Amino acid sequence: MRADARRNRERILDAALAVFAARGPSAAMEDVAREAGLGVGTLYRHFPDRRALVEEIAARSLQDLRDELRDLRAGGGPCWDVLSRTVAFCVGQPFALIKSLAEANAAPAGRLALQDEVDDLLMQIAEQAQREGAVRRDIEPREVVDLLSTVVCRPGARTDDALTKVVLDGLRAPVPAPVPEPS
Amino acid sequence: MRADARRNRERILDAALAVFAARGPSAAMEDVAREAGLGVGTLYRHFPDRRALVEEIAARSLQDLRDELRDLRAGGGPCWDVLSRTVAFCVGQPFALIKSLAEANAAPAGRLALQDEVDDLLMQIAEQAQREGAVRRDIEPREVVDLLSTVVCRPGARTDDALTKVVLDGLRAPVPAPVPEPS
DNA sequence: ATGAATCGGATATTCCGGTTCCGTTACGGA
DNA sequence: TCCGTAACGGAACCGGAATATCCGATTCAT
Repeated sequence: MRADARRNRERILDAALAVFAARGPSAAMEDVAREAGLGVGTLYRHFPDRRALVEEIAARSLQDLRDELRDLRAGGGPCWDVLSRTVAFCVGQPFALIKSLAEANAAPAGRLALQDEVDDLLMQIAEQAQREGAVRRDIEPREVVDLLSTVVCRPGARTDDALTKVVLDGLRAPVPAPVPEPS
Repeated sequence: MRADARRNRERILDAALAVFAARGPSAAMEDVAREAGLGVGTLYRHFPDRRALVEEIAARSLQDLRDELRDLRAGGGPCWDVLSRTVAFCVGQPFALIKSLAEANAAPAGRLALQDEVDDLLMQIAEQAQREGAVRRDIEPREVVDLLSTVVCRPGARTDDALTKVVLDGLRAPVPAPVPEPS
């Protein structure tokens, strides 16, 4: 494979990640090409069709995520920190993409396995945080995961934005502060 | 106007609300017609084009919302209750629709005015809740509104689901509970 | 320098939903 | 009951948007 071809393949992948993350997995191929500074022809040389491109990106992202979650769990530390670092890592990842892919039609078996693996890891992290009292126990672990995924998949989510902060605080508070009387 | 025609007009509006809320404002007209148990022809008899239909729904929903918010504010009561009742009312309203409409192209002046009015009311409710100490003050009123609108616009949002609960608790907690040590 | 690999982007093609049209149905006043 | 007319249904038509192709132009590597 020629050097420029390899370079362009990477560029396409980067551009597609950005564009799909920003505009959803059905963004126009031409937009991806423009973002990469290439022609559509080049794009189709490297990936036979849109599905192939999306699939490659999804697989990469899931692998990154799986590896990161494994490390976080293996690293130990206070389970609350594991949870908030998980959130920090996930925010900004193109999950909305992966999620909408999951809903869409047939994914190859390899990716499904990855998705299950990631889901398991998240559930384990949530369960442990609850077991150790860092997260309130009046909601299901499944709900904790779903809720965090909602927070994290928002377009434009940031680690330090209001919703992220408020949700993390709400999760951590086993007994909410009493409602003060109007002053 | 014949009786069956009036009835069908209502059916279309109901169906469109349901379908647009579920699948976004670009759902197929044919789906709307099917949901209403009518043919597309009938649909076009009542509304000249999709825009007219969407516009009618948006205007109705916004009016309902504006009226409800006015009542809530006028009713007085502890401001926390006003806030949580606001959320309760808003959950399940087809806001995702209105919001995506707002982003989309040209709305008639009348609707824009309504949107501003609703936004003002929400801001007032948020500000008062903060002023009276029911909601933490370390985030901007604007952020409170945005955050609640995120919660409330989710597809499938419910008053008693995990995210709603957690966010309300997180908003109410001026000082989050300390992180417990692992047990 | 040469030719094989790669690129670019105009264009044919496909897809999908909006809108129209007109034959059929059924309401409601006489 | 009967008729005129408003209203309905949905097949067919239309247009735009996005996909994928194709081939002349360009660039790399020997």
